Amino acid sequence: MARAHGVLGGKWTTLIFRDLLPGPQRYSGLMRSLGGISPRMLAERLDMLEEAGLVERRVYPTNPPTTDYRLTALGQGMGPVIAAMAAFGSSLPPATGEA
Amino acid sequence: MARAHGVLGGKWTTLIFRDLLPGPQRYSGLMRSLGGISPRMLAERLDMLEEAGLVERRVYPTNPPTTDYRLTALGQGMGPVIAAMAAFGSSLPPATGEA
DNA sequence: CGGTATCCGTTTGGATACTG
DNA sequence: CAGTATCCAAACGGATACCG
Repeated sequence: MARAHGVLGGKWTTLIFRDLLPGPQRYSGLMRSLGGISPRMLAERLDMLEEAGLVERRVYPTNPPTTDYRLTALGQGMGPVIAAMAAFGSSLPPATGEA
Repeated sequence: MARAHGVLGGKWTTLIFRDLLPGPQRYSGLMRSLGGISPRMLAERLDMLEEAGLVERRVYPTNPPTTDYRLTALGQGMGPVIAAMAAFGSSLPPATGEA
């Protein structure tokens, strides 16, 4: 088995979805909004999600070049999952509140 | 850091919820329905979920003693999350189908 | 800006054997 | 039946430095 879990595994994956759901984000934007992720982990997770067909990476030939990431149609399907997780998270007492 | 993620982390946790959602299950029943989990992991995850107040363990003084596990009211709140994940899972192509 | 490369600690998880 | 104990491998993840 290449990876132990599927696309929902890992500490950061759902947070990346949450941040991409409203619309495209740049790499540096994600770094900021995710708060504390290392560049290595962010690149690795984005790679994984792109290979899974859930996220699309676009490079613009501006100067300097810019990049952004957005959810594919398939990736948008995570919306209800994130919403349900957020609702569940708020239903928990503070001590266990981190889903 | 005691544990990196919260109650949704780990490969098996959501599967345990899925199997407990319909009603109480015995330890051996979970072993069977989870297919491939090791006894160590199952015990560890159940412990974690019990400490988080999402699962309740009941021991019956029969002979031999039996045990079962059920979701608490709090744990039932995972229902919509599991449902959303199942829906998302079915929307994925087979190759990426494991959520 | 958008990443890679390297190093290393921590956590997760599988296999197996064993026990009350 | 319902777990524990032990060992080990792999994945996850943080820090930091560096590059086109």
